Amino acid sequence: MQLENILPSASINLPKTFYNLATTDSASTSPRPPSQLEYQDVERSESESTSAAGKKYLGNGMLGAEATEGETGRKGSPVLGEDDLTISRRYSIDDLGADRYFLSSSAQAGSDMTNPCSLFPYAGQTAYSGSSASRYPASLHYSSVLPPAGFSSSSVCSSRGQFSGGGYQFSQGPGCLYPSYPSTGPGIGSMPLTGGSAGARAQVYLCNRPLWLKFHRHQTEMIITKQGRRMFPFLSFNITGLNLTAHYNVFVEVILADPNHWRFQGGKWVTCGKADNNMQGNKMYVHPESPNTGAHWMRQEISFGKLKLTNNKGANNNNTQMIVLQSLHKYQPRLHIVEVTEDGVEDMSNESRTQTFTFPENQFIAVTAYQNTDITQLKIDHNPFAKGFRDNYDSMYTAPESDRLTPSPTDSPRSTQIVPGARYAMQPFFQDQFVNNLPQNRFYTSERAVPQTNSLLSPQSEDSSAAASAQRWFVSQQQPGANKLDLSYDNDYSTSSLLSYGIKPLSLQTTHALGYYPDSAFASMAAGWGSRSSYQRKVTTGLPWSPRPSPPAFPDEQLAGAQAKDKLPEETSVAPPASTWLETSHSLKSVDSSDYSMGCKRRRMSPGGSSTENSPTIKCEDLTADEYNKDNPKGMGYYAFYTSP
DNA sequence: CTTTTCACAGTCGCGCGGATGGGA
DNA sequence: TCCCATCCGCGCGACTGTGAAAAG
Repeated sequence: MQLENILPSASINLPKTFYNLATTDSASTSPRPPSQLEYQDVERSESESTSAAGKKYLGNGMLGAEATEGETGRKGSPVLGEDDLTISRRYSIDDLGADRYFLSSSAQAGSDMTNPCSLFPYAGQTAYSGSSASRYPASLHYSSVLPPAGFSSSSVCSSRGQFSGGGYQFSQGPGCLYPSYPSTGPGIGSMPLTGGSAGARAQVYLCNRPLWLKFHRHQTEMIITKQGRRMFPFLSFNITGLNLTAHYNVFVEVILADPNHWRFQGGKWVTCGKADNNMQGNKMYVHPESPNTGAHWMRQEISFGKLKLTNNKGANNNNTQMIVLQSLHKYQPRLHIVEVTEDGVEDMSNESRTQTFTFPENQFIAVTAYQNTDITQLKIDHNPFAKGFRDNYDSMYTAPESDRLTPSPTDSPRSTQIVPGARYAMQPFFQDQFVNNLPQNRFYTSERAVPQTNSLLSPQSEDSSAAASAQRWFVSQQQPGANKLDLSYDNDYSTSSLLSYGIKPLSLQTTHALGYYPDSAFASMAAGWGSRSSYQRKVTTGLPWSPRPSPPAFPDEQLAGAQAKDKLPEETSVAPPASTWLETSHSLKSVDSSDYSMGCKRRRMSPGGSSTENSPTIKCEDLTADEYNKDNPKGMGYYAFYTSP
């Protein structure tokens, strides 16, 4: 079971189909620099990245017409068009962030709310036309689960026959793919396997998608260094639909997302010339647990937290943990799942055992130094390793109980949901809630452009809203029965999952967890750090350890739950199985609603003119009260957030 | 001027060893 | 008394973004 036997030994081939599609799409995709904190542009940015991807996002026939429109309007046109008007109009909802896809008109909305990994077990693949790109809503709503990239529905079952014969194409060149959403694949997140898999379909769910989306809105940047830098957010997936006993290699490949060289100018990312396609170096990262059984992969979250990005070309051969990238190029990570023999050797006799999954929100620009200060702030806010750069970190986590129990819109929200003494233990668990309620003075006040008071959209009120949300979310855990969140307590899965991030003072199980990789999908979603660590050295309680629910159960559950909930109002559609992750949804809701406030806040000044200078204030204050209310739990109602627009 | 590199301070998990407590 | 498990503290090292200097 040596990794050398797996990669890069040319034992795995990428589908030729993929490349063909990629090339095609690259020609039709016009790069357009997203701007930060300009919500229309942000929207467009997302829609841009998802427009091409929309082809594979199209898991819902209802979105077909819109998809066509979107693609047409976007291609080659950086100018705001009709699309953008639409986008602008629905911004207040769209920008609600990761949860937006909960709003899907499909039956999945409800179930997805409950899932830590934004699961979308799309059953209906038939709507996956692949010919017309879904437009923004589709992609956002459905991108949590993507189909295997590069596989057309017709090629899925014979993909190997279309593979290039030379094994993995680690480097770019002919294998350089852009854009990254070439798929005209079949059902979202699923792909039929033939042969030994006997029709098994893998579904992959991006676990920390909300966090990815937050970064994606500002155009994610990833630092690359000589010694290698970890990604943040890192890639974390849940996989279902694998053959329990079959063996698989799981690995990530990072490919060029577009043919352009990028630079950060005037607070925006703009293209400048052609990308260097000839960059040599390793582009693959094999999950250290490869190969392993389908049961293993499905048992828990698959995290790539140790994946490192480097610009050191010399690191390609001797460091399999590093992926060599080029600065100022846009990249798209892809997940590959390859069925192999028990000893890790790919069965060359079967050509249909490679599945590829692409999540557009994982796209990023490699940089040697952060360009966009919004990204920097997001990293600081969310990355546990960057805690040292958070202002007033201590005060955030040690606020008096009175504060956390009685949040006031006029008070600093920072302490509203924090249990004293739980600073370290609880942090991964609630991190996202916290970071969205950071004290105002953690910002560079002198650079803030948005007034802190008076405005309906003032950071204060927004923070308070977020705090209120978070608080409610948090308190419910201590007060079962307070609201529907407690449903999770009736569920072993949720309990254990929650407890995996337990609060020491509450004598809950903790995930010390290799620390950096809290062991739970929940945590990774909440904090962006997830992994499969099983370190329980300091666990003192006897609660059963269950890092994940029984994998085979939740897709179906999810599906069933989703279908059932389809008939229910969002507000009351939380069925017990799905409610397992209700906390998560709420946390996400908080996160993403406060996302908006983050966008309105003035962060740090970008050297070349922060993106925030371009409009955030205007955007924020231009919003109507109604629009704001959509984002404000106190206005429209907390759960109304999930109702379809 | 832009991009890259490097040293730095800060956080925190990991691993080690010692202390402690319970049971044989 | 011995053994084992657990707890605790400490130091190391991994990791982060910062900011200045170097390189192109």
